[in-house]
Amino acid sequence: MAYYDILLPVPAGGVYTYISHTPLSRGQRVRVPLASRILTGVVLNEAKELKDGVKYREIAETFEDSTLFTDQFLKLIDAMADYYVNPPGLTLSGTISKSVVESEPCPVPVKKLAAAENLRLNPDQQAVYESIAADHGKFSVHLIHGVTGSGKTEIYIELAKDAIAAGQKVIYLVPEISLTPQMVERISNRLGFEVPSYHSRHTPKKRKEVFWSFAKGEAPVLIGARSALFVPAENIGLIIVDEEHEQSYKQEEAPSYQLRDMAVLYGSILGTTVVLGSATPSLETMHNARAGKYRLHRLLTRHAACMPAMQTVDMKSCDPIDHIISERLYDELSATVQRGEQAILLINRKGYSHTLYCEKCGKTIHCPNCSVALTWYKSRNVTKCHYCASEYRTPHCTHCGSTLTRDYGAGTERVAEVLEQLLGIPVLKLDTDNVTSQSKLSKMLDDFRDGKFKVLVGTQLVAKGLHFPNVTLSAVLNLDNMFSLPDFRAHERAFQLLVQLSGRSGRCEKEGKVIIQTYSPEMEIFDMAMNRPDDFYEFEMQRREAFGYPPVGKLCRLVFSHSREETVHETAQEVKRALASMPSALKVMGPTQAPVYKIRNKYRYSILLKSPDAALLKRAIHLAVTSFNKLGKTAVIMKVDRDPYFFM
DNA sequence: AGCACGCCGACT
DNA sequence: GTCGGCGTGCTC
Repeated sequence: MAYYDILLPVPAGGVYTYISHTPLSRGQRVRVPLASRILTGVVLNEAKELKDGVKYREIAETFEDSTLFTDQFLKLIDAMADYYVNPPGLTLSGTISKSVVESEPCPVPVKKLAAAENLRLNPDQQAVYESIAADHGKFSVHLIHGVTGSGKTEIYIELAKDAIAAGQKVIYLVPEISLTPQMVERISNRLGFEVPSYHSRHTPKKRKEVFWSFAKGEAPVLIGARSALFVPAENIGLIIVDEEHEQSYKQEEAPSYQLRDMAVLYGSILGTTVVLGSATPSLETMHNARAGKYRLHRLLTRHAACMPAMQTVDMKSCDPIDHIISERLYDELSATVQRGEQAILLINRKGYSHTLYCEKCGKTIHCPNCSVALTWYKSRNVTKCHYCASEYRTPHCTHCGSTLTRDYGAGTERVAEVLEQLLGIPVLKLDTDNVTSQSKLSKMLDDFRDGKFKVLVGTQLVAKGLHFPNVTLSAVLNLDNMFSLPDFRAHERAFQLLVQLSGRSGRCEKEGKVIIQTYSPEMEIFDMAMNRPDDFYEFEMQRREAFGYPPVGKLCRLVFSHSREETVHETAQEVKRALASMPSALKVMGPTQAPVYKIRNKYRYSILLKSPDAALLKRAIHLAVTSFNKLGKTAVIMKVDRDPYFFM
């Protein structure tokens, strides 16, 4: 008989000790009783010490299969919990889904494809490939900074082939797997077998099959979004993070984490190669590359076509059609369509309009549960809250009940409507609200590729990695509103968006054009995106240094929420008071009402911690967490968001 | 997270 | 008089 520490997916704490009559090994799955339920957990180790006054219970059941979780995987969970100052139980439950952990092994055989396509790397690609391959078998992080179309994927594939040949497994991370069925197909063809992909839009059965095929089966490669990093497997030899700058790698829901950073952390635990790739690397990653922590490789040539011509249109000095589309853009659009080519238009707003207001009382129409304006979807005649997802039939005023409403500003629906009238052709709309399923999205993208639509209007989704050979015009209708968000990364995001968008047009033989409509064409960011992208890093770093923002300083955001406003405010104040004992180098800002100060009827206050170094920040977070726990206000939630990306 | 325990308002 | 609201606290 022995005692074992078991990690359970419970948000508070997570490590409990149980009695076992048979010897257990680290990483094994077990079923144990906790209070009145039975949970599946992971064996960590034999208990080092026993506590007085605890009546230990017995393990209920062990699983037939051998160890699932590797030692390194458990070390990753531990290191994540430590870095983000979250309980390990929360970290575990936030990384592996319960249904998958509890499932019986069901790996499926790898489907071989017709002879793998072979492709020769060009000399630039070859040099980068060889340089990275030379580090194989030890921990090293590489950044491939390559313009769109420079062929980063081919390098990933060659590196993956080497790892497979050495009997190792490869994790290939992409930001939006749902957008990339074409990419999965392409990679599969190159590797000569069907590469399984792992993402939330799969059915539960499919998810389990993919999980087990990589964890215990013969699949040597797994492509997936965030969750793919957390499929435990023996002998992982390479981790690829494509489009490393993408903000969707940041998980917002507790336990929040930055997946790119976790990939690097995992690489250091595994002692393996991590490859990050982007045409527009994040400031954090560039900073690490400049500091010598990551090795920087540059790919500057675009093999198929030269970069498109980019230009701004000053919206102040023209009279845009319906306040949406400048003559200039309209002319380019119709010329593009007449040539039988295609265009992608980006508008930063979902739904029909920007804001709905009441004609009777003049107030903006808000969500009853959240402090945000409702978005009107004209096509379905509903208003919707983007925070709590509630929908209301027939727009009506939330203050006086009147159904007399007016709207202003344009969203994807309105832009599509205006364009359909102007051009007399159907326009394809793409945003996260009308893309409800994987198959629907695939069909929409296929329709566009086949030329059934000449014009695609969408939110930021459209700037991300889509590849359409016939697109020669892309345009941003308005992104000025990005700069008014409370977000120190606004410039970085705008720059990345513009450069990525320019990569969408004219990817093949045809010449491409990019048009940016703006009320502030004088802003330096436009000139940099258009003419001197290499200057952006220095430019932005100056601003970050001046304000002590990342990657120079380190941030942590504490978000408090509760149904009573005074309770949240008081709790946040108490935590702030506790932080007063920290050295003055640690800046404590707030508590202030969060920009969206109410979500689902919970009031929100936030404190921002800013520190010149990571160690001091961590001490401060620990102090905040312990003093918050001491308050014992379990109804108030404090979310710890280290290295925050969203400030709403 | 669940789930039980515990102390205050509108019902058979 | 009880049912049930959800605030609070614990689970090896």
